[in-house]
Parts: sequence; structure tokens; C-alpha cells
Amino acid sequence: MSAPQGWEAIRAEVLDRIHRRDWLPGAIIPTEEKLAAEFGCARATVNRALRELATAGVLERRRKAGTRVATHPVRKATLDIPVIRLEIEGRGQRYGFRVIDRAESEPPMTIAARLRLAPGQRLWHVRTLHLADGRPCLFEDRWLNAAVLPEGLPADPDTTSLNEWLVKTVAYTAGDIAFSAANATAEEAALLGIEPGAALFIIERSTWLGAVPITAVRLAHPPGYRLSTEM
Amino acid sequence: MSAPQGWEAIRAEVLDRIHRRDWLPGAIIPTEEKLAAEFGCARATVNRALRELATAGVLERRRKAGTRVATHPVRKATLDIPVIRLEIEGRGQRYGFRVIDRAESEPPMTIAARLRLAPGQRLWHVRTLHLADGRPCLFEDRWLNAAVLPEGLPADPDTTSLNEWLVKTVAYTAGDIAFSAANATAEEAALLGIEPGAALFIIERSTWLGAVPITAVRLAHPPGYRLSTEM
DNA sequence: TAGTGGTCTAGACCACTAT
DNA sequence: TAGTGGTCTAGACCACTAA
Repeated sequence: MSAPQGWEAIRAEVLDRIHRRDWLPGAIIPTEEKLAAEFGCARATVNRALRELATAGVLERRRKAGTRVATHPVRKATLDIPVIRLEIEGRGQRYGFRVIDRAESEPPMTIAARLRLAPGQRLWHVRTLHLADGRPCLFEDRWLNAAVLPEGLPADPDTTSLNEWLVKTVAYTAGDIAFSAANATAEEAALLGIEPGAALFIIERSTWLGAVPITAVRLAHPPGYRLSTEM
Repeated sequence: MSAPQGWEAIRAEVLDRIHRRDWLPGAIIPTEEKLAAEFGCARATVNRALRELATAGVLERRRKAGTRVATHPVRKATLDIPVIRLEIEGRGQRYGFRVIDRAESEPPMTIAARLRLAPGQRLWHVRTLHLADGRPCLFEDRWLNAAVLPEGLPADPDTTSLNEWLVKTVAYTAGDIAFSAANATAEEAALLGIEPGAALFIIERSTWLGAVPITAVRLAHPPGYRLSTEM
């Protein structure tokens, strides 16, 4: 009937029918075969379009049961996790950083639990303040398993941000990431140049190489920071 | 050579080579055609595997230039945006809510800007406290364009959460979402039963139907709330 | 068990872009 | 302009699952 071309056009047409409420939330839509006949294309093309919509959370698909319009749409959002330096430079500011301290020690329980460490295992602990145009904009608190590093810690931590050095040097196989909010401690406030108790936006990441923990990092962004995406 | 089967096996094998540092960050990997020959499968199958890895941010692909291992991996994370009631019930708690107030008025500048409103346009303003096992767990502040509602505001706001009523009733075509942190105001603290100034985790969403604004909502989660995902 | 989505194939043409 | 990824096709078989 109508004549969309390409899987993106089919995706758009399907979305449109949902928006026009031709197909209501929870309702079954025609099979791939029927849609392919209607649109005059191969079933694989319809499949591609519907699969993308299912990944986006707009449709729910099950073999034999068919394809339904999701009852709770917009359940998924894909975030770009920024690389600190690139984010700052992308705003046209000059990037810099300052290593606050660096030591080998036994991490606190919370970190050990997050990395599933064996009791007593020691890690490198590096704390870094990141700067935009010379002003503090992010406090990084990182625990690092030196055992997985090919050549130990980099000799000159003042020329390469540890963060970038890591992603270029160490492979990983799995990880998790979490977002939350926390009040700034006195130390964090002093380092970031904000009031104690100010609301920080926290990003925590952990990564593993197989079952071997690599690193756990906590990024504390001062008030005003927003992580956003379109749907 | 090796014998993976299916695009998922190929994806796994490619990931493995990156993890083993056979293919270093920034390096070009073989063309789809060569990989298809090596794996003994069709090029479309390799394409599917590499496309998924590119979507995940592990590879960067450009026509003619070829496929490279991303220099800054793990740049994307897909979050499940929870539906409030389902999230609470999923924890085995009883869901409830209480409408704090509800009025028609002109929204503040920030909301008007976010929704790109014409000057002087009035919206419904509904503030709701969501409860888990009877205890406050989320404060919702919503502005709503009644003009797009088929039958106006629902007659009985005490039986259906406005949030769910909306997603089931109103179509949307675009939106954005943002995460940030903020200190609790005195009123928010009182409603949520926390200390004033406590760090709230804020989710803000805006949705449109074409160019017509539908709703802007701000969700304030008390300390302890975490939004997390695996990579 | 039958219906539906998931995937694969072999080949083709197109779109983009480094050179 | 030539190389590479992006997509489409027509058909096939398989995997899952509702009935």
C-alpha cells in the first residue's frame, strides 16, 4: 500500500502508526510476513525495523506469540558515558588534572565488595582532581589492581590522565556502572571549591578481566552537572 | 580457521581478540569479506556482529576507511528507565501514592524553556508523592499540557498514577531525559522524610507530540537511590 | 503441533569517502 | 575512482512457545 523504502522508513511508519494510535499499547501488530507483503519488501527488512524498535523498548516480541506494542514505552535510554578530557575539550575549555595522592593499601569494605576482592588484597589508590580552564570540575577516586597492569603503574602520571591511560592499556571483559547523588564531604568541597554538603552527581564504575578485578572508580561531579540524552 | 557459529559467536570472538590485544585500540581490523572467509560464513553475518559492537561503542566503522577498535571503549550504556510502580513492586513492596496538589497555572521559565512553550501558555501542575510500603520514596513534580489530552485530566487521580495513565493514553514522538543531583529543599525534605539539604538524585524528562509539548516531569529520589546497569 | 520470530546464505547494488 | 561498509532480496531452516 504505502511505499516506505528501507528499514528506517519501515521503522518510521510503524512508529507513526503507534503514535497515531492505529496500534494501541498492548495490541498485537501484523506478522513480519504480512508487513513485508504490505510494504512490498523482504521479510528480513521488516525484521530489521521491528528488531530495532524492540531494542528501543517500543515493541515486545516473542516467537509464536507475535509482536506487541509495549505497554510501558520509553523504558530504555542509551547514554554516552563521557571521557573526561574529551568532554571538557568539547566545551572549548582547556583540560588539566592534578593527582591528589597515590598509595598502595587495603581498600575499604565497600570497594572490596564491589570488586569481589579476596580478603586482605591490596590495591593502588589514586585520587585525581580534573580541571577545566584550571578550575576543578571533577573529583576522581580510583582503586586499581596493579597485578593486571602489563608494566605496573605508568612512570609519569603527570602527563597522562590515569583514566585514559587505563582504557588504552588494559582490556576488560565486563563491568557495571551506577549513578547516584551524595552530599559533598568537607574534603571534596575544599577540592572542588564548593560548599560542604552540596549535592554531588556520582558515577561509579567497576571493571573486570574475566574474574579478575581491574578497577573501581568513583567520579564526583559538582552541582550543575547534567547527564542527558534524547529518546 | 576457528569455527564460531552465528553472529553472537563472531561477536564474542572479535571481542576476545580485542581483549587479548590481538587487535589494539585504534587499529584497523580485517574487512567484513576477509572475516567472513576466515569464519566460513556469509558477510551479512559478520556485518551483524560488527554492527552490534559498533553500536555498543567497541568498534568504529566508516565506509572505505574500514573498521577500527575504538580508542575510548565503553562509551555507551543502555539504562532501563524504571516505571515507578513496577520498580517498587519488583522489590516486593506495596506501591502507593498521594497527590500533594494540582492546579492550572503558568509554569516557571525553566519549564517553559525546556518545553519550548509560547509565552503565557498555561499548564496543569501536579505534584505527587510516591510511596513504598507506605513510606515516601519519590517526589514527582509534573507539568502537563491538558490540550493534548483526549478527555482532559482523568476524573479520579487517586486510582491511577498519573505517570502510568499518561504513557498508556498519550502518544509521544520525541523526548529527552537528564540526570543530575540537587540538595533537597525544606519542602522536599519534609515530604520525603529526610534532612533538608540531603542530596537528591534527579531525573528530568520532557516529551513532545511533534512540536506540541506534552509533559515535563522532575523525579526527586532520596539518598540511597542508585540507577545502575551492566556493560 | 503449528505459528511466529531469529538467523543464515549467496549474491547484488548502493552510499560514502580516502586516496 | 576504487575500496569498504550499508542494505536489500528470496529463500531456507531453526528455535521457541502458545494452544
